[in-house]
Amino acid sequence: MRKEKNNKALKAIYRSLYGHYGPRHWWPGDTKLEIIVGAILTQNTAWTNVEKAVKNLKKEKVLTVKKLSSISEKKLSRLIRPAGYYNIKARRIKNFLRFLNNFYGGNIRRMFRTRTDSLRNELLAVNGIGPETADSILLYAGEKPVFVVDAYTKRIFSRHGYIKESANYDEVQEFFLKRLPLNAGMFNEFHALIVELGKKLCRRKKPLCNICPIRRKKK
DNA sequence: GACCAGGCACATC
DNA sequence: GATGTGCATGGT
Repeated sequence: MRKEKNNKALKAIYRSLYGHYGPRHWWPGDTKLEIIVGAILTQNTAWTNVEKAVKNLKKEKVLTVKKLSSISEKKLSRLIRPAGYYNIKARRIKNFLRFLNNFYGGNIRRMFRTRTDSLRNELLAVNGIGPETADSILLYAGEKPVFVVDAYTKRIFSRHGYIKESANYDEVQEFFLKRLPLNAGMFNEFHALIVELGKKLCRRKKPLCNICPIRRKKK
């Protein structure tokens, strides 16, 4: 009963957000590689900063698997500097490229021919790719029906009482997967709409914003 | 100046 | 297994 109620509520939330904001046309990026690189660059970082970094990569004409693989990590980190955490992100992009070259001959389309659950595990084994980055890659670059969970998803849906505040990534993802049809196009929009809502109305980590209905913790 | 951003790995207890 | 910390630029 409870689940059925949540099921309807989730779909209503999706329809409402879609009706209000319209299609988000995600992921912003011209190629699959750009989407993957963007997914790493945006880790805990504002997208406007990622755009600056991607612009640098395009300007240097290095946004190809071959070029990115051949330039030095130091040069890469210099180009992506505006995205923050540039040393660690350069290493993470290089880690992904080594994985792609070693296992799939540097061919992204070939990589996405692997079964989604297997590929997800392979991506998670790459140092620097965690669950959100892996799922973003699968959904937005691979067009696989994978639900992406992010900080906004947890914040919004826990404050509205749908999930526990302490829920981990897999638990939140399961909440949505159990209640929504497996549809890559809808997952794409839903995540993008949640981010849109979060950026506009649920930006503060603390204290709770005025519109969040959730009860504060009792002291 | 404080806070936040489309996380993740690693150390420590 | 939970909790804390480093990574860093740029916008509000």
